[in-house]
Amino acid sequence: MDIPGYYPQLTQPVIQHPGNYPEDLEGPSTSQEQNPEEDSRAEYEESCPICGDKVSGYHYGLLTCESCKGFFKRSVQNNKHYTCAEQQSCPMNLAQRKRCPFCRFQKCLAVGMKTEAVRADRMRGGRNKFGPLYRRDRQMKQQKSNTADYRVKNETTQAHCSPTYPHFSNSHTGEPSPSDAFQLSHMYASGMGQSGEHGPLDCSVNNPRMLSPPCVPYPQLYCAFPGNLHEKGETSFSCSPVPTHYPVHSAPNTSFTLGSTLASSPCCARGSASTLPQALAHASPPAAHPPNFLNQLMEGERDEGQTCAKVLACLQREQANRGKHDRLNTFSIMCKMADQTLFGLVEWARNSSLFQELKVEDQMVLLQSCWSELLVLDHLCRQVTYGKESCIYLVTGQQIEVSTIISQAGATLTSLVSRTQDLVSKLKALQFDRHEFVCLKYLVLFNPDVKSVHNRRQVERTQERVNRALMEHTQQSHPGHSDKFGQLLLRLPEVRSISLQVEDYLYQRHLLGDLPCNSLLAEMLHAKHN
DNA sequence: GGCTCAGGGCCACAA
DNA sequence: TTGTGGCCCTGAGCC
Repeated sequence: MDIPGYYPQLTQPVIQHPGNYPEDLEGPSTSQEQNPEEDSRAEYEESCPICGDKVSGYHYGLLTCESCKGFFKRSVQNNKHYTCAEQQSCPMNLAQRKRCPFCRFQKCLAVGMKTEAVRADRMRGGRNKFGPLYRRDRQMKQQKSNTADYRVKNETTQAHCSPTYPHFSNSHTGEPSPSDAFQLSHMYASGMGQSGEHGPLDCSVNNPRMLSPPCVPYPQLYCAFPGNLHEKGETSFSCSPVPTHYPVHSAPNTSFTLGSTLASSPCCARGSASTLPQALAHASPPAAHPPNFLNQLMEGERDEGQTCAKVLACLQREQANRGKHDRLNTFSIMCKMADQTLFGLVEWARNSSLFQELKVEDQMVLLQSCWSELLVLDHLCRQVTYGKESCIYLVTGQQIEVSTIISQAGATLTSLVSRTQDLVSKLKALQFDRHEFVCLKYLVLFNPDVKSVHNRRQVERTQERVNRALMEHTQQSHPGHSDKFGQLLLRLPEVRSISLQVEDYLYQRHLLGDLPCNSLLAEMLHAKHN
């Protein structure tokens, strides 16, 4: 079946591989399953993603402590409605978890606890419907463990092709792994990406071949995938050039490490004219008199036209280097798109003066903590701004019918697409604008709950300032909608939840070897899973 | 049929 | 009085 167009960078491509891929992620466990005793011991040594207390087992969808289990159960069963006396960003740890039930419950939802796992009938005992999910989670941990072992064994002999896997920090605890110090110092000592030279761990594709100008005319693509989406690797990437309105830029730096990306000097050109940014400028109703701080936040906004052009150029270059008989498959194209989008988001953060005030170590842990949420927000904003009803608007400027995707997607992708589209509908109903989008991005980025952040106070202050700016903006731009501010904040747990599902899915595909190893995306996934 | 383990209930304790 | 959290019970699913 021919599918005209790409799939969005967040909801991964609709590729079914019957018999080859566990598209149904809740399928039976494999023989690789760990010894249950060892497994339990290992996972119970983890800390609770909500408060950092000792984990007691899987509760309502993920490993949590007994206390958060009880808290979540009572909250759902008693239909509690909490309020936060502060800025809805209270720190959550063992000592302070009792202080703000609102933020605690929000965090429970944000990390993925499922309200639907609390039984309405209150029946005791038995297994819940998430059993397969827990099994999958264990399987992933086991596979991850195997992958790590394999890497260690092969590090000395395969340095030339080892992917960039800096072992940054645990996604939940935020604690640096033992190898962090080495990895960080190594990455930052390696010229920080400025010269294009990379350390041994930097599996960059920033080589002369890749930096050459595309050998074909630069198109605004209307790409088609004539391959059968159900066949792994057979879906091809072909492009039909059509007149472009986008300016042609020099090849983007595609050095795929967060360290080098963060540390290299700002290079993001701003404000060039194109049709897309102009549309963007008109897409959001300007606030009557937006506060200066909000203007400051808006200054760092990326040029959508450039982002689009970079992604297209990257895809074009990649394909040009491959030749006719070695075309990118759909999933690879999606990964490239997501990777380039992510690269742009890192650049956006790095160019932010507020972000630059933080130490590079803090910048890294913050980005590692929220990269997938930023991707989701980026996707949502694009849908709200450009997306038509029942269509998904891609970063390349194309649209694809949701029904086309769902008709071929597995359970996970269908869930991701429908959850994302639901959220888009809610945001459209709220008349979500560009200023609010930028504020949400900053709120997600400046997360003081990320544990290994050194300058927590500064992160908190920035988050509070952004929070105020968002509140003032919503009051000014929508004076008749007094609850808009709260409604927007209430969307963040869902963004978080979707982003975790995206990460899970990507990691599954990564373990299967589908994800290009020399990508920022793979690096981020590994940083979280290590 | 026994075992596992995740959800529910109980209750001492704290605020 | 209400919320917390540790401990134990229950019972569906699995082997």
